[in-house]
Amino acid sequence: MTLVEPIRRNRLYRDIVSQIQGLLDRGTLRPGDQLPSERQLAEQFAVSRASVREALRSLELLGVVETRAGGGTFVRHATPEDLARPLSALMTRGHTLADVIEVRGLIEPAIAARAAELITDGELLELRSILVQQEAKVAAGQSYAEEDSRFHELIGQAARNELLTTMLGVIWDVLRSSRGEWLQTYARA
Amino acid sequence: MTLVEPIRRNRLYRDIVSQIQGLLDRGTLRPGDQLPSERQLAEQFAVSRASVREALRSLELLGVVETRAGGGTFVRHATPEDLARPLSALMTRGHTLADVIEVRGLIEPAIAARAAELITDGELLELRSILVQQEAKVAAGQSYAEEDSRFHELIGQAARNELLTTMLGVIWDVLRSSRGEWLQTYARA
DNA sequence: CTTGGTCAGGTGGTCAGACCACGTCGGGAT
DNA sequence: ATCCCGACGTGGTCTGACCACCTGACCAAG
Repeated sequence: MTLVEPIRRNRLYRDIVSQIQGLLDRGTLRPGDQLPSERQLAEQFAVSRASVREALRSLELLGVVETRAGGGTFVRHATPEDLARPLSALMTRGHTLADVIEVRGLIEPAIAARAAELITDGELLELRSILVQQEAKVAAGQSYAEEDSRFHELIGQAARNELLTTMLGVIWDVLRSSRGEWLQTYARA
Repeated sequence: MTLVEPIRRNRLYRDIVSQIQGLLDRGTLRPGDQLPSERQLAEQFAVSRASVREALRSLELLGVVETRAGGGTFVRHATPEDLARPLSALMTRGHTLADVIEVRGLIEPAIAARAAELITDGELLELRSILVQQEAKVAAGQSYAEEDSRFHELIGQAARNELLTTMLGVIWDVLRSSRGEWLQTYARA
């Protein structure tokens, strides 16, 4: 039961971060744009350059912004991979494999269902061609990993939900690497 | 095909971050411990205090460390929420709200189902008591936000899958904040 | 005209030293 | 024993400076 709110002293760099993020959400700043120089920002925000820099470090860590020495600071284009890294950290740290597998059991069928609904004729054709190639490789005793990943990628594309697809990709990564650990741990016994 | 790799110059604060994280992994620094003061760190690393501070900002954002003005900087006990924070920041960018909502539609019922299966009698009792309190507050015209969050928390606990629960929490965060933006953007029209 | 070199201006990266506001803790005063 | 208060250490911020680097304009040689 909290009677009072803990007084959060505004740390300056926090304010700056949210103001800049505001510009981003509002579309005033768009991916690829160059931000004003640190000195200009410092002047506009009426703070020291050190505070601006701490704010920029935060934005950089969040993947919002990219800074090139001697060049400037730029708004990054968001990529699915940005989301994947923290997600994988979330899954590998302190969570049972069973939990991860359960989530997979949730997402995998959902993606398949969405894909089945939304897939186009063109994608369907490509899917068939991948399967044919894969069969050929199997028959020839070759590795078919490439076709496999292309297959999954296409399914994900057909499902039209990048977030879902990214999450499933992360789950596969986690499970694959953990299988590797298992083998490494117990195989030589 | 890239013939050469772009040379990435080491930024000092990066080095400092990884060195401190190394101390953490090696167990030299444990949760609850107080780090040396910024001035001491600056001297030991032979860098300026500004660089140390940028490193500490990064560690703070990663949830590794907590700093209290006038008090000191301390190693935090890791919580699932730490890993979730960067996730929610990323999810708001580059993904349609519809995608996020679709994922929620997937996870929410799954958690409810698992909770219904696994909930204990004790938890069930507590759930009832929360509902009673909530009704009372509703009748009295008071805010019932606290009961609401406690309710969801308990459901998550009953589902016995922390990963699922954490992910749902992230999604709620995203949706809540985006709703706030919507209101802020269109309410005054 | 193209190529290559030079140079100045702007940018981030880092530093040193200073002041402030705020916790902490111990030593009185009560 | 209790309470108050002030010194001390801490993070928070500012200032101004120097460096390394990128960029673009300019110019000379091919």
